[in-house]
Amino acid sequence: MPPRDKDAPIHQVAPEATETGPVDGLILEERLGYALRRAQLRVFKHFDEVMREHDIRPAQFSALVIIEGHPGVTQSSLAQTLAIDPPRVVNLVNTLEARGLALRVRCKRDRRSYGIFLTRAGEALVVRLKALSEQSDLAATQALSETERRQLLGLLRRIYSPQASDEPGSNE
Amino acid sequence: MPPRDKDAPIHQVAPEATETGPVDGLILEERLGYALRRAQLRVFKHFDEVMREHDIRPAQFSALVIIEGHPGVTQSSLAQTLAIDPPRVVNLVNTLEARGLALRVRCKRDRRSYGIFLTRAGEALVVRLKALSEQSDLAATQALSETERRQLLGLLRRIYSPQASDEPGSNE
DNA sequence: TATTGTTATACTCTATAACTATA
DNA sequence: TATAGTTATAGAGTATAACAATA
Repeated sequence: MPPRDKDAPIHQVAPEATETGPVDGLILEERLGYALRRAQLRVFKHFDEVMREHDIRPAQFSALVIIEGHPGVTQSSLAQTLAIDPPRVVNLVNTLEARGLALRVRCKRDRRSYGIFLTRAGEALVVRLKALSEQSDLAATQALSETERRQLLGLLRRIYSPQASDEPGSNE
Repeated sequence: MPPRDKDAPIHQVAPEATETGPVDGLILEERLGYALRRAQLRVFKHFDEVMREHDIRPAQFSALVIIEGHPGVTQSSLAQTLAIDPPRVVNLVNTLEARGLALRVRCKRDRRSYGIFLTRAGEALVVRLKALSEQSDLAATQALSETERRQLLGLLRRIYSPQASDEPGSNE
C-alpha cells in the first residue's frame, strides 16, 4: 500500500535512534494490567523452576489440588472451577491419567459423566507440590512481609471475585 | 512404562461422582500465582472490551506508550523494556507500521538499528488509548478504593522489580 | 431437546535457532 | 567477532464448532 499523508513522522524530535538500552515505562507502570502481567510472569517463573523436576504445569497443579479437595469431582465441575473450557479439561485429565496421577470413574447415576479421583501416587505428589508451591510463592515475594502478602491476596481476590470478597477469616 | 501398583484408586471415598457444579478452591486461593492469574484474566477481559473498537492488543498498547514516551527508541530497547524477545518486537512494529501508527527510521550512527517513532495518527490514537485503559482499570477494580488500587500497584511493582521498589513520588 | 464429554481445528502467544547486514 | 534486526518454526495456551452417548 502507498504511504499516506498521516504516515509522515513527527519532526518535533530529530528522526534518529535515541535510546539503545532499556527505558523506563513510568506511565505504563500506572496501569494495572501491565503490573499484573509483569508480576504474574515473575511468580510463574519461580513456579516453573520449582515444578520442573516434577514436570507439572500451573493448570495441572490447580487440577490436582481441586481433585484432592473434592474427590469424585466431574470434568464439567473442574472446568467451571478453573475457569477453563471443557476441551482443555479433557486434555488435562488425559495427561494426569496417563501419568498415573488421577483416574476417571464412570458415574452410576448419570452415565454421561465421570468422577475424577487421585491415585495413591497422585495423593503423594500433590502433598509435595503444595509445599513446593508455597516455597515458590515465598521466593517470588521476598520483598514483601507476611502481612503485605496477605494484603495482596485479599486485593487480588476482590478483583477476580468481586461479590465473594467478604470471606470468613480474612480480617486480620 | 507399565502400570504400577500406585495407580490403584484411593477407596477412602466411594468411587462415584460427587460434585456436579462449581466447587470451592480454598487452598488454591491461598496461592499467589493462582490469584494473580485470575485477577489478570479479569483485568485483561475489561481491557479487551474497551480496546476492541480500536483492535489493539495489550502488547501493542504497551509498545505505543513506550514509543510515545521515548521517540526514537530502538527495537532492542523496546524488547528489553517490555520483557519480550526481539522476534516479537519485529512483528509488533510491523503491525504498527502497517496500520500507519508508527514507523522505522534508519539510525545514521549505527545503520544496523532503527529509531521507532509514532506517526501523527499514532500520537492521536495513543492519547485516546491511555484514557480508555484508565477507564478499563477502574471498571475492573470497582470493588477497590483509590487507596487500595495504589496499594495494589505498589505491591505488584515490588514483585516484578524488587530492587527498584523505592521510586520517587510513590509515597502519598 | 439438553447435557457430558470428546474430537478437530485454528488462532494467539511465546521461545528458539539460524540467517543478513552492519559494526 | 559481535550486535540489530529478521525469518522460520515449533510449542504452549486458548477458543470454537461439531459430534457421540446419555439423559
